[in-house]
Amino acid sequence: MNPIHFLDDSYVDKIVDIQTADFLRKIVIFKDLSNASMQLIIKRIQTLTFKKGEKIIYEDEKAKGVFFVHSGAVKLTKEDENGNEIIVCMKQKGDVFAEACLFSKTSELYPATATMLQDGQLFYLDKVELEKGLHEYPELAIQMIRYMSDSLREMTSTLRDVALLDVYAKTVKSLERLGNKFNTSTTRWNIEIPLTIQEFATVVGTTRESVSRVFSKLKKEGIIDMKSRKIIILDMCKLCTLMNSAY
Amino acid sequence: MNPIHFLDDSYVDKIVDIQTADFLRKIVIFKDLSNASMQLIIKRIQTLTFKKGEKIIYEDEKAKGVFFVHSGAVKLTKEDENGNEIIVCMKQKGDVFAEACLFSKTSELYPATATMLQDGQLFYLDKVELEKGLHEYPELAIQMIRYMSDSLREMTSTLRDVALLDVYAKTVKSLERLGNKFNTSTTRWNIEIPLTIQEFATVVGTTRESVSRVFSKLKKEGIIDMKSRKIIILDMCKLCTLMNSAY
DNA sequence: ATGGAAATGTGATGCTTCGCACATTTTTTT
DNA sequence: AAAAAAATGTGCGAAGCATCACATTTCCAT
Repeated sequence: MNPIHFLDDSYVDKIVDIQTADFLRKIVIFKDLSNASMQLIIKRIQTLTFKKGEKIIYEDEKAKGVFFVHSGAVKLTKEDENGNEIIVCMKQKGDVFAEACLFSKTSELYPATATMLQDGQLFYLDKVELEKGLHEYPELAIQMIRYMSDSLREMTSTLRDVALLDVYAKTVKSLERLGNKFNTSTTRWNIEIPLTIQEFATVVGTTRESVSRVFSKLKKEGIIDMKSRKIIILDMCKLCTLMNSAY
Repeated sequence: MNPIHFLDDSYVDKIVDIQTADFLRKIVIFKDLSNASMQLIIKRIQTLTFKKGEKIIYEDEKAKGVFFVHSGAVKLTKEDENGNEIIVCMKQKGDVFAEACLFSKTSELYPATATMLQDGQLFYLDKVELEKGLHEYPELAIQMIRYMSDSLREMTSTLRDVALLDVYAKTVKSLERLGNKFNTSTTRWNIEIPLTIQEFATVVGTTRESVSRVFSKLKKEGIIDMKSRKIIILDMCKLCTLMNSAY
């Protein structure tokens, strides 16, 4: 699975520029970009199609570029020396990842492994090209700073939860967080990406057995349910109550 | 402890501009800034003096500005509902903090509490002023992106360690990390900031008793020592060996 | 539609780590 | 320099969670 394959034309979907522009508008950091600036980025961007389970980049592999999620979902994971895995972050439509390799002097390597959680398309932009873009279009740099601010903020909260809470509380909190982030409608709070309990456990930083036990309880209380590998939050109110009380 | 006091002139040290410029060069993101750009930032920046233990900002307080560490050291902490604390990050000379509030649409609040670990001086810059600066000086925006990249990278590693490792491994790894970050010389690896075992435990995300037990072992083996609230790493090689072997 | 693979549920067991207690040491204050 | 406050070291018991085991269910490819 050589990362070089991105550069191979056979993997690149050729898409008309105008269409791509519309797609790019869905990426958070390009949203407000002027058309002129956009044109130059479009020229350099590649569209890549991935299947569920495919790996996009590997931790500690040399960082070549940055990715934007057009459709589907991606998990970013890190491993320790024993092969235990944790999901550091999950990305969906509009998100950017591998942005931590931009301008980095300390390390040229990707900090995490990226894997598709469901089929989807990504945009790929060479690191150097994006860096040029950031130099030339202040508006773009600002958007990137905004995006990174949010990422940092989110990650500090995750860190607190992982470090301080017990398995039950972490599970409930993760459910709430994912329910808010990955739902489609505003009235329902289902988690619209396929996530096995095994994977969910790596979000929480615990074992699948522990999560399974917590899920069993929550199912009994009618708070959540699972259908075809998707978690359904039946009662968000009750879920939040659990979190705030000392259960 | 009203944060408004930053705006009170009595707290502001008036420093000659030229002198400040020299100081600002020590802040990572200002390092390569042109003199012209620098002048405008200097006009807006305030110098604040703090004593060890003083709090600079509070988690969930309305975010007004960004801070730069000129001297001393700062810890950034978050709490859970039970009052348990974790040190999310530590900042020293040249670092920026509260940068996660820049351009943020999702939240206007500081994500963490900042406390001085030792006496020192900080620069304070109004959020809006810095945002203006980032718009006007692309070079500055680039530096900020670089800085945030590094922060993100560091934080994902921390998250992995906190989630996956046991107390012993986490302690050893934190020692190594802090030894690398907070030493002054290149030959010695002492941690040049006062850190009690109690505080160290909140870096690792565990209890002071657990850290105390690990430290006892490491002291017996002649790997570390403590002198007047500072951790001394006597044998960095041995420390790294511990980490890589399955101990 | 079906067989094989992957994921799940749940009990039993034991290891880690927490939390408490309290004696002791170190630091800070007056 | 003495007193007060804060931090530390360590034993012990309890709680929480990981690990193992294995039956069962669900999913996916053919």
